[in-house]
Amino acid sequence: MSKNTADQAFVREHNLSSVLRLIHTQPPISRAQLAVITGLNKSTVSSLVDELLARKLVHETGNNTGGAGRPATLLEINPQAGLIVGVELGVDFVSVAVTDFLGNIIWRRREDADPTEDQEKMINQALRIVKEAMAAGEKKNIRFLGLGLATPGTVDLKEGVLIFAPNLHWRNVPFGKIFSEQTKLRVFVENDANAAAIAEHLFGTARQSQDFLFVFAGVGIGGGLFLNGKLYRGKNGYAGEIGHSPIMADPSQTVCHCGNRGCWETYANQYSIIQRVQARLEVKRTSIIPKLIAEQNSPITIPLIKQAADAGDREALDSFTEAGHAMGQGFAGLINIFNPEKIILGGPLSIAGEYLLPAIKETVTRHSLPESDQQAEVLLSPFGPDASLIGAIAIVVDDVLSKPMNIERR
Amino acid sequence: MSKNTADQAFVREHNLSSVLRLIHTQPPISRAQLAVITGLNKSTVSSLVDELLARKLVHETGNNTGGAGRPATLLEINPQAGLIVGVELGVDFVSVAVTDFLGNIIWRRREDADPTEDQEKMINQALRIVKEAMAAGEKKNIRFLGLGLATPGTVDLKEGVLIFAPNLHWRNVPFGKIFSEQTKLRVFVENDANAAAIAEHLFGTARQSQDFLFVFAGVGIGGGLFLNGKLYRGKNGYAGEIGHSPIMADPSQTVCHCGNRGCWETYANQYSIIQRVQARLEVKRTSIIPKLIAEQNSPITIPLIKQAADAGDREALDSFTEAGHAMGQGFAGLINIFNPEKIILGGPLSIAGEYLLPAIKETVTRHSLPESDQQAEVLLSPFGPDASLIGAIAIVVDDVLSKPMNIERR
DNA sequence: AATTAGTTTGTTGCGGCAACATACTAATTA
DNA sequence: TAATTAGTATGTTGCCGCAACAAACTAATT
Repeated sequence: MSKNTADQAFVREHNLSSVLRLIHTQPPISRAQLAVITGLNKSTVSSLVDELLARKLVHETGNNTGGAGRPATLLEINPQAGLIVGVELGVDFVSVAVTDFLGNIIWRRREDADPTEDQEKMINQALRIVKEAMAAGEKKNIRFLGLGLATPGTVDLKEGVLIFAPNLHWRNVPFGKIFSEQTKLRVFVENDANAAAIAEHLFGTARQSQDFLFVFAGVGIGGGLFLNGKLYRGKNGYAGEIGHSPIMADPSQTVCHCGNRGCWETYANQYSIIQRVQARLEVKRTSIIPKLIAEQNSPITIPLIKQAADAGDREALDSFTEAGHAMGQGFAGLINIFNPEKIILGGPLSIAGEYLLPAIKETVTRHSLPESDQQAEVLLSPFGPDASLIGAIAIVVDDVLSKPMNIERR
Repeated sequence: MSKNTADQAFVREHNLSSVLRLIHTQPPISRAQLAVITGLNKSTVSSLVDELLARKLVHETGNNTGGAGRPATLLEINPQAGLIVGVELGVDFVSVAVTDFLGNIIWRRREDADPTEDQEKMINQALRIVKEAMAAGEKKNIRFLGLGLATPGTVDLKEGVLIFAPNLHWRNVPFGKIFSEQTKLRVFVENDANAAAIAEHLFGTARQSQDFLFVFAGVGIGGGLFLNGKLYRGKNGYAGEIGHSPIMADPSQTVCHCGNRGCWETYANQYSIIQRVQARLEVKRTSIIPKLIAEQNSPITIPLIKQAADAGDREALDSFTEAGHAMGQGFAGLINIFNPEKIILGGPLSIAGEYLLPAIKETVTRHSLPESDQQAEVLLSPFGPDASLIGAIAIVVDDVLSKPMNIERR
């Protein structure tokens, strides 16, 4: 049975996690404040804090003097609690980072990968970088808390298996087994958009939010759904395919790679913006974009269009605004369905966030239901294109915060 | 603080609830089987069962002989555990039912209500029927476990206040206070679509499902989102407005009452079907619908169109099929977003479910993403137009199953 | 400067309680 | 009678709550 019952160990674990999360969210904080906030007895809090101290997950950091009475001993997360390795597998790159327990990056590297090469080669490339990363980390002489891996596709969390990634054409890859054998670390595998959502919850703009959506915009549009204080994955991990709402059934529209017509993402993904620009360039010749293309000997890309927009190019700016409106329509639908606190835009397209966001917000306001308390904040991810890499770190941190008992005393 | 910590009382409550829910879901069942399924110790299960017996929530029911060894004493829910009053407030009717703890209806009545009358009058009408219902129930000489009320609009669950119901033009109605003062019962207030979803989870077609959607189709299209094993309500209770996905922004389309154009519900609600029929009648004259209208001296309604469909009327059948395809497009989008186990169609429109469902399923298959394990079952609610009334009962039952300690021993 | 009162923090020891382990009794089949 | 399975009784473990207490400070007064 899937552990649906509770016992004393559960109580201890749960309260330990509550206290640790509070120290993580509101540092520095005293035992007395923890007792007030949690409703636990002072003595219980002391005992729990001792447990966390013994595991070196938190440490005492000076006294809070000022008011009357005995000064409080303040607690905060111990960044030296351990190191974490994060791996992001993209369609055409591998990114690896090492951070401390607070998510501060200590080492990182990103390498291009050839998606036409076979699977084993790309995995070996990732393993090689990870080993370098660990060698760099080991100099610090701190234990490793685990390795997180973010990948496109659906994932079996428990087994650490990538079930299916359409973009990579991969099926049933046992990342958990492979990486734990090679690194001897605890390995956590998660979908990239979900990982990014957890990053926002732990380190980003959704630290207090129970209900928010992370929209991952790039080649397609995917989503991480954070609902009722946890990730929602659906029956078998496919939840969050928000880009394929097929309602726009107008048959004159572009055919989506999913085989249907009128999918939201065909109006608001990377390629749609490039198309908009191309269409405009055929008519108008005042744009600086052709010059940039020639100078950089590059095809039209989002970074290039952004560069043009930065320089005030009208065609670039208008293309982003158009795409922003299309994106906003999808956002408005999501707001009506989910009534979230926030929607956070991330992924490759978010590098143009400053140009997309005003149009998105305008359309959202126009299209979502009018009740004022129903409005959701629309935000840009602070992690930009690194959201999933930070997410890979975050899933390890989150596991430690959830189950501090798993970390050994020493 | 919102009780984020656990103690021994929590453990007891939680395990008691687990055991009770198992007896509810898989009756009849023995203590030994409960111990195996829950993983709890046999002696613990015995103690928990004693607690439930003392509260008369379950009872022993014969022995399971057959195999070797001592025969098991089987347990099941005690229908006589108590009576429940359910109230559904519709836009133009009030429905009240009394059931036993298993949801078997003992008494029921439905009265039309005049939505143009003022609020107080409608509430008094409801209270009058509730008092009759309770008088009928009291003859049984069993305690009442509580009263559930399902209403359109958003609800503050804790306070039992209807925050806002656009269809009724009501704001801030303290149903909880009013009904508990008048009946001396514990009162639970819930949104109608959410209540219906809980009914499906407890009594209907979603008994085993952790992730499913209830689609309430009538004047509009609303949804109850059951995710991660519980209802999802969003930031402030507005979640589930699935009918207003504004993606179909084609400006030639009908303006939705929400002020936008192209909302899903304008293509698939009651009125859209009536419109389809009207448009067809202007062209074709072979339909029997005009005859039915004349005979019954009634405007075109869904029941009337269904009557025509039952008689094989082509225009009626084709109208339902068309609407079913529109509905299916929305379903497909929901399946992509939520990856649910099931989508259940209920509400007034579901009386025509047999004609809508084939078209819905066809469109769903065509429009949702192809992975086979991503498919969701599309089902008709077994409660038809009574889904929310049963839901009002279900929210009380669910509370008892969640917190059996609240029910007194005797 | 010394003293006293008052306040807040954190610890200690004890009691209550829930689940668990173990050893038992009960009721049946072979 | 032996084997098997169901359920009960007893004692143990471990967690939290409670209340008293020690510690460390500020503030006011002498």
